[in-house]
Amino acid sequence: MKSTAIKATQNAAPPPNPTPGYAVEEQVGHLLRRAHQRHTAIFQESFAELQLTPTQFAALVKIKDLGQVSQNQLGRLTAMDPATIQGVIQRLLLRGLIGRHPDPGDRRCTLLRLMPSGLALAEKGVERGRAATEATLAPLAPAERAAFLALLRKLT
Amino acid sequence: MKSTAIKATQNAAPPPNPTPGYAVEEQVGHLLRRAHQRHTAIFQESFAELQLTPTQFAALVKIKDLGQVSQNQLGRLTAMDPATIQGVIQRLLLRGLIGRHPDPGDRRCTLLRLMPSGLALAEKGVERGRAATEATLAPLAPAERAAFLALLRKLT
DNA sequence: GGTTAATCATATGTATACGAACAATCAAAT
DNA sequence: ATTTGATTGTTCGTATACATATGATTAACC
Repeated sequence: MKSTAIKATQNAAPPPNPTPGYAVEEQVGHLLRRAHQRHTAIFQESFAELQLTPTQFAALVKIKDLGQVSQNQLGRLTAMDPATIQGVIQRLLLRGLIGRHPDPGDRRCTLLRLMPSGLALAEKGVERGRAATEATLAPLAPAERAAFLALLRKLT
Repeated sequence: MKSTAIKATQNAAPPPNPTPGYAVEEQVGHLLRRAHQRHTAIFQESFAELQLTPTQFAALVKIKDLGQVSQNQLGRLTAMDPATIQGVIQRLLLRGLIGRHPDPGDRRCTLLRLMPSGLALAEKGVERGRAATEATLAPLAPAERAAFLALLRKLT
C-alpha cells in the first residue's frame, strides 16, 4: 500500500513553479547561443563541399592574410585559447592544409604557413564566407545590420 | 647545397596575402562566438559556487517552471539537440539534481522533474543568472540593450 | 489488423571550448 | 652568471554541439 502510494506520489506531475522575471529564452546568453547555432548551421551549408568548420576557415584565412604566424598569435587573433587552437591546428596539419616549423628566433614558438592546398581552400572559401555572413544577417535591414554589429562589438 | 637552399626557402616567411573585403574579425559569426565566450566567462564567475554551466542552469530553471517536462521537449525549449540534452541530463542526474521516469502515456518519452537539491540550486541561481545577464549587457546603454536584444532575436 | 513513417532516447564519432598542469624556452631581475 | 617569472605549446579532463545510426514505441495510412 505504502509503496503503491509512494509510487503514485512519485509519478504525480509536480506543479509548475514559474520564475517571475526570469525567462530562460529571454536571457542574452541563450539568444547568443541560438544565434551562433544558426550561423554555424548556415556556415555548414556553405562549406559542406570544402569540409571546413568556421574556426578552421578563420584560421586558414588569417594565416593567408599574414603569410606566417605563430600558433599562439593565431589563437589570439581568432579567439581560440591555447588548447583549442592546438586541436584546430592538428586537424589542418592532418589534412595537409598548413605546415609548421619552429621559430628560429624563439624556440618556444611554432610558425604556421599555408600549404598550396590550404591556400586554394582559403581562397575558395572567401566568397562562401561572405555568403554565410550575408545569410546570417539576412533577417536584418541594412541599417539594422550596422547597428547590430556595432552593439555586438561592444559585447566582445 | 641544394638541401640548404631548399631549407632556406622553406623557412623564408611567406609574404602576407591579404583578403580584400573579408576580415575574419569583422564577420558576424566571429563576433557572435566572442560575445558568447565573454558571456560564458561572466556566467562561470557568477556560478562558480553552484558549479552549474549555462545550459545546465537553463535546463534546471525550465524544469522548475514547468514542474515536469519530457527530455525531448526540454531540449527544444533550451535549444539543445537530442544528443546534447542527453549529456546535460546525465550530468544533472548524476548530481541528484533531477529525477526521471517513463511517461505512462507514451513509453518513448522520459519525464523529468527537479529533486529538492535541484530546486534549491535553481532558486539560488536565478539572481546570479540575472546578474550574469546584466553584466553581459553592461557595455550597452539601456536603449541599446533593448535594440540589441530585438535585433538578436531576429537572428535566432 | 497490418504496414509504413515518425518520434524518442541512446550511442558513437568528430569538433570546439577551456581550466589546469607540465616541460621547454626566453625575458626580467638580481 | 644565476635565479625567478613569464610565455609557448602539449596533454588531460570536462562540457557542449551535432550528424548519424539504432532500437523501441507510437501515429498515420491502407
